[in-house]
Amino acid sequence: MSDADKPTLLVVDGHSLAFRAFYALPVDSFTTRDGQHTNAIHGFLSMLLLLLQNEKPTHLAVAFDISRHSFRTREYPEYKGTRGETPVEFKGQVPLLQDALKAMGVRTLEKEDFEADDILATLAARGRAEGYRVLLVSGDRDTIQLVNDDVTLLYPNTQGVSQLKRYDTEAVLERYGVRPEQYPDIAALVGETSDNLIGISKVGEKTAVKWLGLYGDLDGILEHADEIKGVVGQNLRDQKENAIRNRRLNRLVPDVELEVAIDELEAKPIDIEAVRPVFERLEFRTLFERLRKLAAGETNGNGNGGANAAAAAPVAEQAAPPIPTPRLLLDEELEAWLAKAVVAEPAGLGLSLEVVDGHVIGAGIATAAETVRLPWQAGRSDYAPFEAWLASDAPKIMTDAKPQLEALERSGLAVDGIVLDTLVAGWLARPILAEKTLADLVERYLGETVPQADPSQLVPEEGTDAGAPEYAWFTLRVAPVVLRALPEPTRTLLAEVEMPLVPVLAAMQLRGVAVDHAELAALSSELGDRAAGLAQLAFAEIGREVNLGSPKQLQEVLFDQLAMPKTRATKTGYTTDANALADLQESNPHPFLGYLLEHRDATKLRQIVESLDKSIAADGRIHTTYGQIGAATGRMSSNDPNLQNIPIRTEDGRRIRKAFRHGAEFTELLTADYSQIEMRIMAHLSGDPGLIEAFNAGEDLHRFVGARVFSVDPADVTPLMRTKVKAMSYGLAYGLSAFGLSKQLRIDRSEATQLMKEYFERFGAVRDYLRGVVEQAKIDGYTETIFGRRRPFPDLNSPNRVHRENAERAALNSPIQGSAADIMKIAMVSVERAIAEQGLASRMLMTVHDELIFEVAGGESDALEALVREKMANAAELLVPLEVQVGRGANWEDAGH
DNA sequence: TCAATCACGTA
DNA sequence: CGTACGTGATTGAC
Repeated sequence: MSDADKPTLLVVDGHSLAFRAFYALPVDSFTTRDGQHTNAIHGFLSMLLLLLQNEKPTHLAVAFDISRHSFRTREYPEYKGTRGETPVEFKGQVPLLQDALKAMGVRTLEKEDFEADDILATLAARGRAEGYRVLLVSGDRDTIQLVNDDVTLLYPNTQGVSQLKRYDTEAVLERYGVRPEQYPDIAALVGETSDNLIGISKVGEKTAVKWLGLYGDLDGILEHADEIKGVVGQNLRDQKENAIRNRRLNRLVPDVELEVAIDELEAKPIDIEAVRPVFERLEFRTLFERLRKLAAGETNGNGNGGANAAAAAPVAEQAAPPIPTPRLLLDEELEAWLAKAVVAEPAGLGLSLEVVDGHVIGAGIATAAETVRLPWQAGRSDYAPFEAWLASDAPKIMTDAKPQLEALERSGLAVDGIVLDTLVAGWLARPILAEKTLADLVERYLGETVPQADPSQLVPEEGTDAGAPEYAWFTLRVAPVVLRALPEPTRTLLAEVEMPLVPVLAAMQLRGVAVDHAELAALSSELGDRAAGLAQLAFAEIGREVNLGSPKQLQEVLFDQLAMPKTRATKTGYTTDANALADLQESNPHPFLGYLLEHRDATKLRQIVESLDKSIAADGRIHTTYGQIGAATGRMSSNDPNLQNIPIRTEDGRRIRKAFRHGAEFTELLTADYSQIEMRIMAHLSGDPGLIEAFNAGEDLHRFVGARVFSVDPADVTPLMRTKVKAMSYGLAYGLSAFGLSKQLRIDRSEATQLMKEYFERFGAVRDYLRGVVEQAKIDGYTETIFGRRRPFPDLNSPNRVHRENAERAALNSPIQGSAADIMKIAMVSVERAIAEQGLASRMLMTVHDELIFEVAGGESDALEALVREKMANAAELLVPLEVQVGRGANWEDAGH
């Protein structure tokens, strides 16, 4: 029987190959939209498909280790002891890989107390005896010993798992200079770092091979140990136990009891429909396609038959199309091109603006096949067709549209029809780890690279880096791929909320908010004086000057000099935060603590004032930048400067808000905020009858809840009872523990526990809901808001308790905070629209999570208030009403309430 | 110069 | 041992 006639048995060491793949492939590029890492699975399956294609095995199995423990670790506990903790990102992929293999009809094998390589050894021995040609795939060098005339080892090179080096007897001889069965002797002498097996000092491969040539095998070498001269000889005699132990451990077991016979491992035709759901869940589109073609090829070939039937060329990833060279078009040519292009791309053209100093100087427009570049200047007629297209509702696809929309507005260009912002879509698909640039998106979704100017090159070579046309082109191409990654409910959210919000936020940024410089300056210097005075008082108490802003120096003062009890530990010492200082003040009263606390307040406030003052633009207004993407829950953020953390709790803080004014052409500011929106959402999501009644009763929420919890009449709820219940209610949505509650309220643990117990007894549905959110998220891998916004939680099943519990609290909070964000975004879009429709001159300026701030034009106060109340209250239909509180005044403080 | 850490403001 | 952000000062490594 010639080799070619023999059936082929392929046996893969699953763990070692998957582990190689794990480190070979970037995890960022292989994560599902749920946050599940898949790089090891992808790499493994990709390699397996290549093997099936090229080797056409008739019999097939994948062997796994059950755990890190085997008879070897029992015998020698240090075995493989140098290997670090297996990363959880890898561990989680193994069961999924096994599922995928099962779906493909591939048999997986594992055996308690043995390693996968022992299974390989056993199958190799049996296969050989039964007349098979055996192919082993393993990343463990110990398997070299299994190679013989019938057994070939495929060993991954350092590049990864796609390239496998083929070791038959000759290749082993060539590479190691010994026959395969001698290899374990070499390994025993040299040692194997990755297995934590120490060999003989100063003995490397060269020496070991030489000795083997002289004495045949390890036993022979040891017998003649006395004849070996020099330091290595002495080392051998001193450390021969190492070599003997290593040899015992690296001998693979060729007769593991397995539950299968080899003929049961026969490769079955792949049932592609069984594989589909598994691969879809893993988001392996290309792999699925490869597998489908492979399966089809096998069927055509009718089993193992026709030599060429299954010899299909390896299916390469589709090559990236070349980037079109932009054309410069004007006037009629541009008009004609645009007319053709809008027909060619009914979903929209790619658009990217060239912006310098906040103004448009040019644009790039793309279809799938062509790109156009055009410079732009205000007041020139050449660009009329472009301006007409821009202002029309013809669909346009952009990446990071907001700043470009701002620039268009500044440049006096009207724009409409922005149907998709790929960056926003990418964020919805993956709200954590979101891609931050077009290049990131292209890399992830197309597997291509956007050409970048070499940053080390001062004058970039003309045409090497991507300009507006290229950005437009990549944007257009990446768009459908990103969209496909969006689950259905998020597509609606994108189309109806996030995309309409983009121009609204751009307009708000452009408008800015008027801030009184003189007032801020005065406040800053006053706070500066106060801080300086407090610092002197503090220094007097301790008899020296320290930097009160340095936690490190404060620790010396507090814990060394003043010998105060240690506070909560931080990474670098002990905390000196306000809470801890207040605790210290109670247990070890000292004037220094009071001065320090006051000093902190003053400097913190001054810092905020200073940064606001610096941010006032030439128009006397502060123009923040809203972050539409980036907050995992769906909230917006504000930066440069952050207008969402302006103080309000203290009197001094409120003075900052007084500096926020209406502009000269306006008469006042109007603020509108949702009252207790998160609690209302909790009532809605939990359907708790008590909580729903509380809101429908229209009574003070905390009084109502307090009456229930403490079993008294609402009229008899004391302020203390109300405070406790209020803290409890708010804490609920954050996963507050009895410990945290007791700390916050400064009450006993037992009292806090009791309070929580009473609370949940009265509002049981709330507890059930919160519990259910986490349970469901553990199953789904993500949470969902009322409007279908998803947030993945890969850590929910983490074996690390801290990570897991953090994830649990975040998961608990996410639907609540996220739904509130959804509602606010919906309200903003509809308020902005209504203001335009009613032709009001008043404008929306700011958003602070549950609050909107408007600048009111003369005579529009009542109309605006009515409009805002109506649109905000009707932004969502919940089981409880959405209540809106409105205030007006000359400044933000007076308009608040 | 840069990143990590701490602290702290808001919802 | 309460979620979500952004900012600034200090510190220590580079």
